Amino acid sequence: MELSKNYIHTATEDKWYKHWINKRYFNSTPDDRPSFTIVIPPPNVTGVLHMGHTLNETVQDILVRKARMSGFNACWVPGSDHASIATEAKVVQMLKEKGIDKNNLRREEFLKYAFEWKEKYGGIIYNQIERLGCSVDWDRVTFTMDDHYYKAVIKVFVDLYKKGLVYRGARMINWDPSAKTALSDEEVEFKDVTGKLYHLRYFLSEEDGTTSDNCITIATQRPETIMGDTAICVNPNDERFANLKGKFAFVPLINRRIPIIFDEYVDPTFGTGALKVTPAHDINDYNLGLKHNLEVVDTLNEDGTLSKAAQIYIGEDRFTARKMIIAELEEKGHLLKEEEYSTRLGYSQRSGVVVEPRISTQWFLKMKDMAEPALKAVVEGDINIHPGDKFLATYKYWLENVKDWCISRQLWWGQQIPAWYDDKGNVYVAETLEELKSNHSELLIDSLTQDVDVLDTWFSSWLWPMEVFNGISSPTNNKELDYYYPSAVLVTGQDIIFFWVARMIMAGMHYEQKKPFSDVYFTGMVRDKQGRKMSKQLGNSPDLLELIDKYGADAVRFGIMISSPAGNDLLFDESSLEQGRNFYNKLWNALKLIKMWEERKSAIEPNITAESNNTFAISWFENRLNQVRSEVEVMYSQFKLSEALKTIYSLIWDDFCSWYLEWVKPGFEQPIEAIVYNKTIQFFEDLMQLLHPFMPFITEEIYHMLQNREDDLCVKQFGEIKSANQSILKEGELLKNVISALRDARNKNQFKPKETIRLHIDTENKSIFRPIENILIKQINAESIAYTNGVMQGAIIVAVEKDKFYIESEKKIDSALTKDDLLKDLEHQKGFLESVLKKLSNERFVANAKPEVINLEKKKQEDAEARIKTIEESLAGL
RNA sequence: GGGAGCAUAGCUCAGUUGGUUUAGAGCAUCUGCUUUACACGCAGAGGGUCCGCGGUUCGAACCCGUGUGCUCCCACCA
Repeated sequence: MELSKNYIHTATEDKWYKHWINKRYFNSTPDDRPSFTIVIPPPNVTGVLHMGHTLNETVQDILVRKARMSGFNACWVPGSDHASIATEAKVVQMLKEKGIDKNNLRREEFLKYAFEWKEKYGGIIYNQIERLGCSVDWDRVTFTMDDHYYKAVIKVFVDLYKKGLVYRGARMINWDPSAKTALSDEEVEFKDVTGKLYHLRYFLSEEDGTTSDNCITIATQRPETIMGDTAICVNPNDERFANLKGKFAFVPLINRRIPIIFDEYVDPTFGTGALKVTPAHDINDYNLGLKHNLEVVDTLNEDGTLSKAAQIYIGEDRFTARKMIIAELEEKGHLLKEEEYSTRLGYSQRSGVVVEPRISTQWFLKMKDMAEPALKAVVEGDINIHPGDKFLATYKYWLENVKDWCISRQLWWGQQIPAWYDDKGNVYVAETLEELKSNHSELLIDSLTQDVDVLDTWFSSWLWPMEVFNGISSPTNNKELDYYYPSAVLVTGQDIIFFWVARMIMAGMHYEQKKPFSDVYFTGMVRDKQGRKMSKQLGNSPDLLELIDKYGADAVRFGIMISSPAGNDLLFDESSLEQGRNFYNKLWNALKLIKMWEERKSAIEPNITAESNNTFAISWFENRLNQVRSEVEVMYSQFKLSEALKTIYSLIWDDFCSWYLEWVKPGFEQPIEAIVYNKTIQFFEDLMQLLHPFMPFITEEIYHMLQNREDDLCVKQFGEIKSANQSILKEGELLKNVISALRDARNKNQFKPKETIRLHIDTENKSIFRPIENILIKQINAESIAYTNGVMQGAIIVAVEKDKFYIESEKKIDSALTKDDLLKDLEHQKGFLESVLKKLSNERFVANAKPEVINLEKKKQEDAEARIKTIEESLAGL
């Protein structure tokens, strides 16, 4: 069969994925083997996979495939997250484009649209996961709004309510005026911005309530909130304001009379030393208000426009109103000064608008008791975080200072809060209305109304590692949960350590008394070449499917892994995908070479001959393979996947292709020995197995191309790793060094590749060189090899370690070149020897250093001296 | 304001509890090559004050201090 010039990924990837699926290799059911479980961090249904996902899924697939090939019952559960705010926003937008206003829809109608949307777009991510080659169990796809999942979330809410951990109350929360919902603290992102600080003059009130000529100046960033002022606060120790005790001032523009209060909270050195207090719109002011029993005047509507309570500019957006109010304040002489001021503003993670602190009645989860076991699990090492040094402190700090979690959202897309209110405002919490009915016969069920809000998305995803196995909804006799939980490793981005990772640990410890996973592997953020975050606005976020079409999934996986040191950010560059493509093409060509040998099958001789030197080549590569296999094993255990890939890459490209194959390659049209052929095939198969977790498609393809096989590489079990013979490896290194040095000499003396040379070796270890003579001949294009003890006139001298090599040919030699090289080397060696001698002559070194270190230095001395002797002898012969 | 991490070749990074040569790899660069697997290739080469300074030690890229420069997280000063 004629093989294509280059590997064509489009011809194989789809074929093998279908094959694996048909064979049900990725489907898992509990059995006698140990389990290896990974639950996918469920991507948002609305989205497409970006490069960050690609990295995460690739890492997970590598770990799962490796486990599947190493005796584990590997189970990777796929799924997606309903992502309440993000999805609802998209559906609202979609409806708007159709001319439908959400406000005119009933809840049920809206949810129908939302589910339609999910059906339409939710499949995109699954297709991408498939194209990337991910070995997920498609029978286990879970969605956080599936029936059982929905019930689990409700059950947990009710349970935590009964335990007194969930409560309802009016608090100051973060409000998203665009999505018109409450947010948790974690959903607010702070950004540094330059704003303005306005100095405003408030007139004081006379005893009789009329306006005085005197005034007090406050500083504020938010003049549009002055209508909500209910006090002015100064520091009691500030002498400037000592005369204001018991006085009142008037809010400009609306002339409401407000008291002047005294509290040490105010910093006299900041701004004007006087603070306007607006309890409805600032968390500090809110706390001051509670302390001083101030009135709360909420001057904003839920959409961020000014409310009736503001009295003026009603209905104007907060930022528009700000401009108008500044103008009016200036006109009326209240604005004294405006100054540049840099501050931090909170933005909604989802909608991007500036978050408004707002007093609102919401549901909260008490976090302190939940946090303790979660903290312990990580601090005591039951769960290991990679890379640990970076995130352990962050994790610890957050849990030690955790605040209650606002879990209610003013949305429709999500699990509706299972709380009902009677007409007196009493709250009843139950999983279903039926349950409520049976427990409260006195209630007029028909008059109850259910809480209209839904739960935070993360209040569902924190159950993920349990509920994908129905662990919450059907906890008793749940064999799947017993078998698969805890999962092996969680692979995710470091940005959701609080949102998700910490909370999953909390939920796991609370409901299973067991950690949800043993290891957490944080991948870095994927950035572009210049180190910028990937974003739609910059247009620097590539389309995954386009990349796969262009380079193939294997190259995408290779490219993203090769440039992804554990835990560091990854600077994504398409050229690394090219490297991946070049690599699989290299594999393809090695296959072509071996296939050529197969086609000359009749020429394959049964026995190996001593002269061929192939015994050495085979033995060397076998040991090299074992050495690398054990190195890679260690790297897997430390999650150094990028290192592992680099190591395998180099083993294949350098050791296998550049050295081994060249060593055993027969001359043009020459036969190949059967044992060499068979061994080579076996090596190639082993290499494909080693590489398979990283590049599953081409490795499976080559595995089947090498010889007809019934089995598939994807489930082939790794054999035992044998220990490597160090002396053979060392001889291999020597051989490589000799070849390189001789090739370098040829290059420097401008030998044409076809020009042959006669090689003479001056060595005390002929037994090392005898078995590799034929390899040398092939690799440096020599016509003969001889041994010598004397100096050879007119030849190029090359010194490698303790041995001297003479290149003899008809060509006129420029001995100055050789001499320069030797002198340079000599200088280096002498410098080195000097440093070694300096150490050895240092009495304190000899007295303090460990014996093996001293021996090592002595060995270095010997080697350097021998080498200097060799070089000097070589120079003398010139 | 508090905390964490990082700084090694042009770029991205390795460098294991301080001694395996006078620091390595990949990519990029340069030189030569139509060598019948592969130019998506082959062979070879150049390239580093291990951020600065000080200290500990017989010995420091590695440990300590300090300075500088990046990055990230957390925090209610208008």
